[in-house]
Amino acid sequence: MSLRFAVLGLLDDQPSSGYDLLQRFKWTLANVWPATQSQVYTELAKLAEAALITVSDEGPRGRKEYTITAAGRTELQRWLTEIEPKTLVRNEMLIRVFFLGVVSRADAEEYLARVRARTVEDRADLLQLRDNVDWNTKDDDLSTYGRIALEWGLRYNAMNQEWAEWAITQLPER
Amino acid sequence: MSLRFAVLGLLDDQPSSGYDLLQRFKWTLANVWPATQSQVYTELAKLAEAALITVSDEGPRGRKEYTITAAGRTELQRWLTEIEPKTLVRNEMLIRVFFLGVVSRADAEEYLARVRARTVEDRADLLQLRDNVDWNTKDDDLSTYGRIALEWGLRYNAMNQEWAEWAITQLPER
DNA sequence: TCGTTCATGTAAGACGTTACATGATTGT
DNA sequence: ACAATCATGTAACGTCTTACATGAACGA
Repeated sequence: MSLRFAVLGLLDDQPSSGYDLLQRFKWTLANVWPATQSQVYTELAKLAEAALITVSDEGPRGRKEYTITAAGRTELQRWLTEIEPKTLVRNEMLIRVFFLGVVSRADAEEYLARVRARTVEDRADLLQLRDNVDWNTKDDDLSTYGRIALEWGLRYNAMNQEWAEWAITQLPER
Repeated sequence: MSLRFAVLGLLDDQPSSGYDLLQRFKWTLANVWPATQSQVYTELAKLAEAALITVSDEGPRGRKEYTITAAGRTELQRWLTEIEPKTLVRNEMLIRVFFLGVVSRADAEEYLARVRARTVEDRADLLQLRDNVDWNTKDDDLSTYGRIALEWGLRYNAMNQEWAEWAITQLPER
């Protein structure tokens, strides 16, 4: 359901084709709500069907540019203010932690070390994103709130790194 | 796919019926990998079919107790050491942040305040979990690693709370 | 002319949610 | 007797992933 609003939100910022949206996803929402090419095109068709967006332009190679409608913007606002976000966390990294007792201590430690290494890499990616995007010249809402979301990512990674380091110290002797 | 291993991991710790597993899920994995009743029973059937678990006992009301097999334990270890966990984060709370520009400043602030309030509640739940479970008398692996995972949850909530408070200070005047 | 990028769409299958459906056993 | 708990299973539907399929336009 969130993908629907992610698409709607990006279109509210600026009319785009499916192809455009996929590029924009990469730089903005990929770390928060990944979506495949297949999904985006299917969602666009459904949104158009529901009249929350319309084809506003057609270009070469069958390109279709979509624009959000008034009904679409209303829906987007309703989603933001009235629909309580589910807090559910599905964490593939953390679920493995529960069962580290079934492997050797060495393997458990290696696992946590890899987790730590990953957070360092992810953090580097986010920092690069922060430095590559020219936030100053863009003072639109998406940039403002994108920066706030990016800060969440940086803090999340820092937290994970610290936790992984601490967790290694907590491993039982066995 | 992870649910499969969550079930396997719990059965490795101790033979259980589907009903038992659902109770145990509530106290352990619910915050990391939620599962419904429907899903658990379906997964048990599939795991038994694949001979990774077997029915080790039958009780009243059609109760079936499952036990992990040697093949099952091997699979579990393989998953832990060889399968790289996907780092993908799907975050319903954070995706909304990107689009807070489409609602009023007051609504945006209210949204972030609610996020903050939620983290406080969630943290309280985790603290209660920590205090209700008697970790000292249980020195098995699941308890050890469960404690480490719980610490992640506490840090995660603390981080979210601090971030939400900071985010409110970053809202544009408009 | 040839490789890359642009551009859209469909299909099969896995996973997850919600709802439906049923009934035995236990404790008060 | 009656409510709560124990206990299992299926079906429909929605979402997500992976793969397949196709081709136009652009730039070197």
